[in-house]
Amino acid sequence: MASEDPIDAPALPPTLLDLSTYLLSRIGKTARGRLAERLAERGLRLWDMAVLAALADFGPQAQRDLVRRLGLDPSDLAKVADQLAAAGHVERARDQADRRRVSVSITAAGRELLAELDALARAVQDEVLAPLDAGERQVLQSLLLRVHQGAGERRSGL
Amino acid sequence: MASEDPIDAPALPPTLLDLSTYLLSRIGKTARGRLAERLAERGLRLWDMAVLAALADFGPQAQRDLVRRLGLDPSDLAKVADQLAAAGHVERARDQADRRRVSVSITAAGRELLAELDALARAVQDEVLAPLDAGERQVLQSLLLRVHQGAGERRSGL
DNA sequence: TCCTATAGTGGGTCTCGACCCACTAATTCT
DNA sequence: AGAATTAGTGGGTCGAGACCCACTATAGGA
Repeated sequence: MASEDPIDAPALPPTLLDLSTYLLSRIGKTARGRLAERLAERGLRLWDMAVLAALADFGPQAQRDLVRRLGLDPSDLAKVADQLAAAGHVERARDQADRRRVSVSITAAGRELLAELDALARAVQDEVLAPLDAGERQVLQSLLLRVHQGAGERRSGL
Repeated sequence: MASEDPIDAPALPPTLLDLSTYLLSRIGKTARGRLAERLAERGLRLWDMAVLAALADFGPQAQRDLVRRLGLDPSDLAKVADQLAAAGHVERARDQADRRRVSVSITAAGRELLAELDALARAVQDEVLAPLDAGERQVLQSLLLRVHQGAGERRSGL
């Protein structure tokens, strides 16, 4: 055969494109993937960023609280905290009031890192949302935020 | 300790909530998860639905074309097609023009199934987008569609 | 003091999706 | 005819993420 070039019609079925569910899932995956990719270049995962953000936003906390807040497995958090501590991005100290607890706090280096990661995430965002102008992005952001808050979150999240 | 009840502040870090990237990824995962969950109850996966939709929307095609259109691995498509054929939702026939090809077409039963799955997906959508009214959902859908189309899709998708 | 519950940790397992390789059958080019 | 190419298939691997269990240390109540 010779002339079957015009294949580049990766057009997806309208039946699917018409479902916000589908678009959300697909775009979400892209966003997640690209962000994870960038983080991986630095040897980090999404959870590392989430933990840093939680510490920066809410101050030092016991791992217990991070677990509840972020919805990840205690055992997994221990590992994340380990890595972050080893790299000097967080510090762990026994809580003097209740010595079972380990209070985790972000370090200056951790804050710096977080700032970089945030910038990185925004770069990814610019890529993904390229087709939208500033105003539209704003609208999207607020719609997503409402969806997120309203939704009865189920189980663990990213 | 006694009064630490008001834990239910699973409030996520604003630093993250402020990133559309993050919300997209998180909500997308929820949407995907719930849809997959429902499909699983019927022994189906997302790809099954995608294949059915492609066949319904674009008519009978060689597996080769489905592979290109949907961006999944040829080997994986073979398995999906197998299952769908076994269940009577699609039919496979050697293409008489080029007998290497297997032309896949959707059956009446397949169309019925697809209609059900579509309804199911919309039900999930209602759950996920609960906080938004009809107009807002419309806006969201069109923004997502533009993001999807504009985005230089990378690699395989869901 | 003994008993139960909680915080953290280490070391796994299980499932899924993406991917890859080897192989057959059919086709096309030379 | 012979060589090179393409469609489809079967049988895998690999990595990521969520999850689970057993165990230690500490705390609080009876």
